[in-house]
Amino acid sequence: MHIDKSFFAQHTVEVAKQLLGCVIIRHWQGQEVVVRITETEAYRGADDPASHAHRGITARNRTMFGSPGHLYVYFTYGMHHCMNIVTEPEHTPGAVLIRGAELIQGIEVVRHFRGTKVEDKNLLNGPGKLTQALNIGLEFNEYDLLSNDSPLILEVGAGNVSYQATERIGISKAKDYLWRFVTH
DNA sequence: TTCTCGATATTCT
DNA sequence: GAATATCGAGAAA
Repeated sequence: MHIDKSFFAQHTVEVAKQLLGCVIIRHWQGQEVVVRITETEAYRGADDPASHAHRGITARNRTMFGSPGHLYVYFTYGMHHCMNIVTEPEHTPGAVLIRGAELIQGIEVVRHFRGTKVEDKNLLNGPGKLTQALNIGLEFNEYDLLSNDSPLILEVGAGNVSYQATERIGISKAKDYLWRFVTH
C-alpha cells in the first residue's frame, strides 16, 4: 500500500511506533527479500541529546535535516551501517533507526550476505545485521522511499501493532527517553 | 547462558 | 585521545 509523505513528516516518535509491522521489500539481482519491521528507535535532533543531529548539521547527519521519507544511512564503529528513515518536516532533523525485523521471504539472499553459520534468530535482530542482510550501504543514503523505486520499497503493514516502549540501546545520553519500540 | 573484548572509521572533546 | 545509534568470537560461570 502507498505511503504518503505526510506519514513521515509527523513527530519522530509517532513514526517510530507506526513503522512497526511495516514491510521492507528489497530487490537484489532478480531476487526478492521481504522483512517485517519489529524494532525501531526514534532520534529527534531538536530535543534529543542522543541524536546525531542534536549539535547541528554535519557532513554525516545532513540527511536527517532533509526531506521526510528519505533513507539516512551512516557507517559506525568502523564496520557497520545503520539504516534510518527520515522524519519531521524538511529542515527539522529526525529519523527512525530500524533495529530489527523478521524474515518473510528471501532466506537465500539473506544467507548470502549474513553467512551460513548465523542462527536464524540472529539474522535480522540488530541494526548492523539488518543492513548487512539487505545489502544496504552508503549508496542508499538519501534514497527516496516515496519514489517506490525497485531496489527498496516500504509498505504499510496490517495495521495497529501492539508494542512495548523501552530505553534505547547503545547510548549514554537521554537514557530516560523510552523511545525504543518493540513488537510483542 | 552471560561476560569481556577486539575490530576500526568518523565524530567529538 | 575518547566515544560511538555494533557484532561476533572466545572465555567464564
